[in-house]
Amino acid sequence: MTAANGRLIEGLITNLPIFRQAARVHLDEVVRHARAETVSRGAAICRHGERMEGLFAVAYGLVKLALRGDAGDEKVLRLVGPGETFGEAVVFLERPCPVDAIALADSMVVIVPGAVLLALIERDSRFARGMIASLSQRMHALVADVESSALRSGVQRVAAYLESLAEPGAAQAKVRLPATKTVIAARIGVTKETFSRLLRDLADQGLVSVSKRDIVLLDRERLTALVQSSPKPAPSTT
Amino acid sequence: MTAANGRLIEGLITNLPIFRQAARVHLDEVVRHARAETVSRGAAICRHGERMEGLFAVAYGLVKLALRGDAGDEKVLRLVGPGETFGEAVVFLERPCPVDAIALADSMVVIVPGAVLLALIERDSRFARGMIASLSQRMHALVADVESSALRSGVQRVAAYLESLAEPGAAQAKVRLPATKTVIAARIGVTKETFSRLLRDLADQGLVSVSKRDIVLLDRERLTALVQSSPKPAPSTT
DNA sequence: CGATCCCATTGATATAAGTCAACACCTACG
DNA sequence: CGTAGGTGTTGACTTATATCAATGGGATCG
Repeated sequence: MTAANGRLIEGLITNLPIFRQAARVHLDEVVRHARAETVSRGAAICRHGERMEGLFAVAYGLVKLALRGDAGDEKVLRLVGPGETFGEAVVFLERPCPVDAIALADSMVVIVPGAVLLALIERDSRFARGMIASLSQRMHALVADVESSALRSGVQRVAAYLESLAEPGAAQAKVRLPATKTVIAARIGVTKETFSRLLRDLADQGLVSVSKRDIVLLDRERLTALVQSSPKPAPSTT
Repeated sequence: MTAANGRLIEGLITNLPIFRQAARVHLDEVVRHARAETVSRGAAICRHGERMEGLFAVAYGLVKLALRGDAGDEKVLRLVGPGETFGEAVVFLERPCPVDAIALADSMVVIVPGAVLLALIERDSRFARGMIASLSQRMHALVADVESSALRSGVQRVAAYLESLAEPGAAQAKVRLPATKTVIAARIGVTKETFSRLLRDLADQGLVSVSKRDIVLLDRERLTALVQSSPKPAPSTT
């Protein structure tokens, strides 16, 4: 491991939400056992069914966590960017990885072996608490996703997703899709074709303006209204 | 609190997976602060948006965790039976409950205040580990659910669900739906009408035999084969 | 014992979203 | 600079599943 690598790992890990509450001494221990790895665009960090080596933190680049069907279709669960982590829920169980982790760009990930985390839980209760909070948040996000795909229509999911990319507050906002439209479509839960059409529909209604991956949310009020209104003609108040 | 209640609470809690690893002394503490509550069929234990009082354990009865859309539709996330718990992911965040928890039968739940759990995490690292493992398992289950509804067809989901109710191994098995078909349908992610039709299809193919809530899995081999085969004509090997 | 409610089934019809296929880009690379 | 591979758009068509509506049990209860 190079010295530069060492500093990079340390900087990344100390700023990770999971380790935020952990004692300094313990963090040094974590850093000592962590190792960095670079993966080039398109390469798999971990494939469905394989054993997970530990917790992964993205230093730079972008990683896609996805499920793949027997046909060619795939469902993207999460896009993991710099400063984010994945694999928490897997290292603590003796089960194989349930998803594919693919680098969407040349990336660097830092790997913290599971054993280190287990030891840390024993020694540092604040870290344990942080890990629990982290897992809980991840669960909430997943539940929100299930809610979205189970009881919202395609347009609504697209609108909600675009909104989620923007900071709340302003009446307008410009956002940039973090990946190709094909990937985003799989994230939202539609095919690339319908995504394209839905995006055009929103543009036709003057709600957004699309140019490549850059999208301007022209009327966020109507956009969020779209999300909350019922997909089907609302059954008058009961 | 009656003495009978006290013993019931103790018996329930000591057998909960989450507390399995915790030290005896700490468990006594938990039991002291827990309280039992009975809810009658149809009543809400906790509604979407409300504050969660703590961790819930079902002593007897059946509880439905569900999301509801603006229209009348709902998605059932989980059916929680005796000896199972819910609310882990909520107590550790300051967020309101994301789901509705409704008793499907006259039930008794034991409530462990969040503060007690937080304290326990500090004192007992084995409990912390148990909680983390529990959350991880819950996540895996959820991911499996997402996988199911995202890239499997209706029949496949039904077949998979029926299989999940049976102990693995035997060539045949008889299972009983834990709730009304309407609820099971919402759990699987189809309407009650399509559930009915799909069930009949399976029966017509000689895969199952249905009589009220009792279902006999006649040919589990073909049933599981159905689940794994691709929903669309498989694109020949590439 | 009839009335009522809830649950399930079935048929007819509607529709959102997927599929198939063609084409237009754009970037990259030899 | 022309060819090629990944990406996105658009159109015509198909289909799984929802929706609407009607009916038939069981239960439960006064």
